[in-house]
Amino acid sequence: MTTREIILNRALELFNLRGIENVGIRELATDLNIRPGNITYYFPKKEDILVELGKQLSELNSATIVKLENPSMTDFMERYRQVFNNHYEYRCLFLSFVSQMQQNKKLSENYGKVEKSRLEDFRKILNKLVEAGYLDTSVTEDDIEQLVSFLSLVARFWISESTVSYKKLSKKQAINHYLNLIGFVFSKHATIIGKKQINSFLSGL
Amino acid sequence: MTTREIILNRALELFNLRGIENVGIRELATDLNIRPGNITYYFPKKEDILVELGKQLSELNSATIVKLENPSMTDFMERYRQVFNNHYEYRCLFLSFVSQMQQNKKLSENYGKVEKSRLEDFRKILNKLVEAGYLDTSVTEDDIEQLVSFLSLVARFWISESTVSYKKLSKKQAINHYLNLIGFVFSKHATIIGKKQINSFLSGL
DNA sequence: ACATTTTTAGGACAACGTCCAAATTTATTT
DNA sequence: AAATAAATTTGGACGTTGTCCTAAAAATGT
Repeated sequence: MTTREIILNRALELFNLRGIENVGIRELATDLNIRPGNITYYFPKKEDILVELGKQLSELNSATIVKLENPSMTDFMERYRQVFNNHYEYRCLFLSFVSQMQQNKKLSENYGKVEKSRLEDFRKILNKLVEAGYLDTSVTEDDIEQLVSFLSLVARFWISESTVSYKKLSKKQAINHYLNLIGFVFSKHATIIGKKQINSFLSGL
Repeated sequence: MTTREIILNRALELFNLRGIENVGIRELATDLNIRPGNITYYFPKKEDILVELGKQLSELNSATIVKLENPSMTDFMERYRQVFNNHYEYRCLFLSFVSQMQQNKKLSENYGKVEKSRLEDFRKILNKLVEAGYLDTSVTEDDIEQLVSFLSLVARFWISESTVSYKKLSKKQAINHYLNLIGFVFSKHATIIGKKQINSFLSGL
């Protein structure tokens, strides 16, 4: 492992553990038994570490969100379960979501691009779920926009809320909580078979 | 206006404008043409300013959320519109929600108490909406829990998301967006008359 | 008028992100 | 193998931050 990778790995660990703002370059350096200026050599600004971690998360999600030909309702839920797991591994980014997006221009740019295409993907998936008879045909384009809005809100902030309000919950419990919420909202727009898949997915958590 | 009040008012303005973390005690002092130590006299720690602002928001919300005997679906939506307006006036708190809750013990305590009773209120309101025939009788206690979960997620993070993703939207537009989302979710659990009220409320925005 | 309390001022401290020049190690070329 | 070049590491510096502390000033009460 290169020095650069060592720094990135340990930074992610410490950031997840104690928050990005609460872990200084000096502390990270001490922890790694190197000098602060050495970190600065690989990452001139602290921001640059987070840009890299953001890319890692993005790639991780790209790897899990493989495009399916004929997605089922189960596939859809399972996909979100995996995305949530990925998010958790990089939870420090979400816990400082707003401040990072405001301060870190590059991270913000990267996230903006990825998220845009990601939402587009989910829009398509939802349309396919309608075509395939998992979501009601009464679901309009406008409804799909609302569902996508809902999904993006949950995806962005579930970690923040669970950290603040559901501290006692384990990772799995927290993820299940928000999967249940998604299932709850979606089942109201699902067909009978769609509802069945949601319920069996949720009860299998 | 006392020095203390002057500090609080201007602090809220600057915090809303540029973010809590980006406005230092020295800058606030310079802006007010007083000395930093003077602010420290009234608020020994920066945190203490935010504790006070948190109380102000809490009182503002308590004033707008008057308990209704027979709430209609319209009342419910109107209530949220007002809460969102209040939130916007204190948006700095929500934009630094997680970090404040983690660092600011007192603010966290206060928020915890208020939010707990607030959620309890909304639980009761939803039950009343069922009784009064605005929400389906098929709505179970479990459904109400999910709806409350949904509401609290939106309430906590709508400002964060709109700041990051919907920068161009005006205050009113942003609020309308999330009211629409709430209406969208709730209309699926509403009776015919409930749906009517939601739709007429949303179209009147 | 004096004495006491409240308020203001201004300088100090450690920690932070960042920067830079020198020293050291590693790689490349002769 | 020696000399040169490049990459890496070091250690100290700068300005800014929140916080703290002591003394001066103003306001208040007796």
